[in-house]
Amino acid sequence: MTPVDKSVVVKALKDMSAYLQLKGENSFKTRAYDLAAERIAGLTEDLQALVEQKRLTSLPNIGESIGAKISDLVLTGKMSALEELKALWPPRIMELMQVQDLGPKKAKALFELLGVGSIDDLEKACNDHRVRDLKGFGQKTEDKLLAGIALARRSMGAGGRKSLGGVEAQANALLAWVKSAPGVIRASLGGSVRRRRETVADVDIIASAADPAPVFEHFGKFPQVAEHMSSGESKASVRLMITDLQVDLRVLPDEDFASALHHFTGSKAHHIRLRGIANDKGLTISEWGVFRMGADPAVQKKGTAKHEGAQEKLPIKDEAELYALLGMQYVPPELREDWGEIEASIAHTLPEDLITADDICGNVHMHTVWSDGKDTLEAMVRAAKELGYKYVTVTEHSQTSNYAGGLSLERLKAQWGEIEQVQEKFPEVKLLKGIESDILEDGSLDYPDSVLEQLDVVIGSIHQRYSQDEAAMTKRVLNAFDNPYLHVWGHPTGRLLLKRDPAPMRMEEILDKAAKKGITIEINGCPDRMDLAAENVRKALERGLKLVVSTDAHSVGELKSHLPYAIASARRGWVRKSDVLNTRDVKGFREGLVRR
DNA sequence: GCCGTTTTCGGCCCGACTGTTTTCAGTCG
Repeated sequence: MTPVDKSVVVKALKDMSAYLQLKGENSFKTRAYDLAAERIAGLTEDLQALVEQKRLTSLPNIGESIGAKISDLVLTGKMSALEELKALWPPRIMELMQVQDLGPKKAKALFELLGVGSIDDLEKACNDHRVRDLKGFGQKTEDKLLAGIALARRSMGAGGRKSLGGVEAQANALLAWVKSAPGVIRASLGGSVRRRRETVADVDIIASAADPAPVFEHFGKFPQVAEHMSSGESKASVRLMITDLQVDLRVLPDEDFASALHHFTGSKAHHIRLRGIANDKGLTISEWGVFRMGADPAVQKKGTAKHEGAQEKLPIKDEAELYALLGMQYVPPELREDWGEIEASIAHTLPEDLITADDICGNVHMHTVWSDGKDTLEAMVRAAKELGYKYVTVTEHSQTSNYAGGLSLERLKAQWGEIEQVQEKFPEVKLLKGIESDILEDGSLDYPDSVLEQLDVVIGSIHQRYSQDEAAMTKRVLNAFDNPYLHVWGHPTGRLLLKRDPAPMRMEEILDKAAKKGITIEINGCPDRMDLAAENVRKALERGLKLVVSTDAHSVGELKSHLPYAIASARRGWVRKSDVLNTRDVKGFREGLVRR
């Protein structure tokens, strides 16, 4: 039997949670499934082995009941409990939960009272005005649902998420706009953009000002606002034109800025853990700050932090103070996912020297007009010099990628001549002769060994035949690692965010071999790739693998603009400066590439 | 459903906003 992929288990547990919510189960029970899903998603061990050795329940948040359901799925290919739940509802019922402002309670009511079982049904019911007369619904709800349906249809297929690279320019423009509003003291992006997740659902901006009203007014006048979605005393939401991006703005007094920024940076999972820890210490955390609970136990559980006078508010200057109050080490935003950072922070073992863009000394992986780049080699090197790089690796496409201007053997050798000429013009920047060689269908590289051995840097990447199955793809990569001249595994999974899934492959097995052979792993900063993803970066680090943080620049502009995305994936994968070869000088970099 | 040197039962993070209500339920993050 083919092993059940981890992602299938995660999906099944999330579905369990969703169907139980629909059924009206209590929220703590449904949350247990969500927690279990997150636990499996973050698993670095082999799931199949855990099941076979009956060690599932040794994992936090996985007990007898959920453990049995996971085993059921892994061993039989289906989760009976989930199938039984699904059978109670129309097959497309879950579509309804994609609609904004429509959750499990309303979905259940719509089905039971009107027989609505899909978005199409819902649209018809709204247009027939059958929804507005239901108890708890009204005309406004009906209108909102119709708008939500239109939005859901536009964003389906990608789960409604957008790539970080696709929203960041607009997000930063709006942040600058907010900073220019009257009376704004501080302002920052929050949410998954600040955590540098590769895809985001919306953008959060947090600002401080003595009087929020003029800030909200200015916010609403941003030229690209298509729709005002909501506004209150401390929050307003708009939807932007073109991207349909939703942006939430919170404006608070400056004394509450740090706790609000922390709150709206998330993640939800990180915060839930943190608040549990706070409660154990007699503290409570909200966006309004950290509070010491009143001595009277009757007071402790009543009221909100904002309004309960019996609680003492503890001043928080910045996020580091918040963690310090809990006896914890500061957790950088990129790490706040409950992927182990809570435990490490309590033990004060979080890496202190997470990589930053300033640590990068050499640009790895770039293309020029010799293949499919937009700029000449000279222009690229001049730009690299201006960015302060000490070396660049010149890595065009190889001959099989003829669609991308891949270099024939003759053109490759001709290019060496130009590299020497440009090197003379820019003695400050060491040019390393390289190639981004296709890893062909059988795992061989795209030039004879006699050519590869003359190159300083050989990156091997997959560019075609993504349709191979897991076994073939895994073998292809493993075979490539046997080539003694391969240094770097480039954009390892070949994914394109929201467009193409990662190629199917047995990542653990591949990384094991990479470690044995001394292969370096690329973290590719092309914002459509961000490949390798953080969870696999951590697996690489666990095996002691070295990394390069690369731009895959196809133009002068991308030498600079792509680096932050590679850094984002690296930091989210807990990568330290010392793990990355291109933080070293050119000598150290080349020594690091040497194969074992 | 999970969890446990204050508990094997009784907790489980917290608040804003909206629309439908006349004190609150649902949704969202």
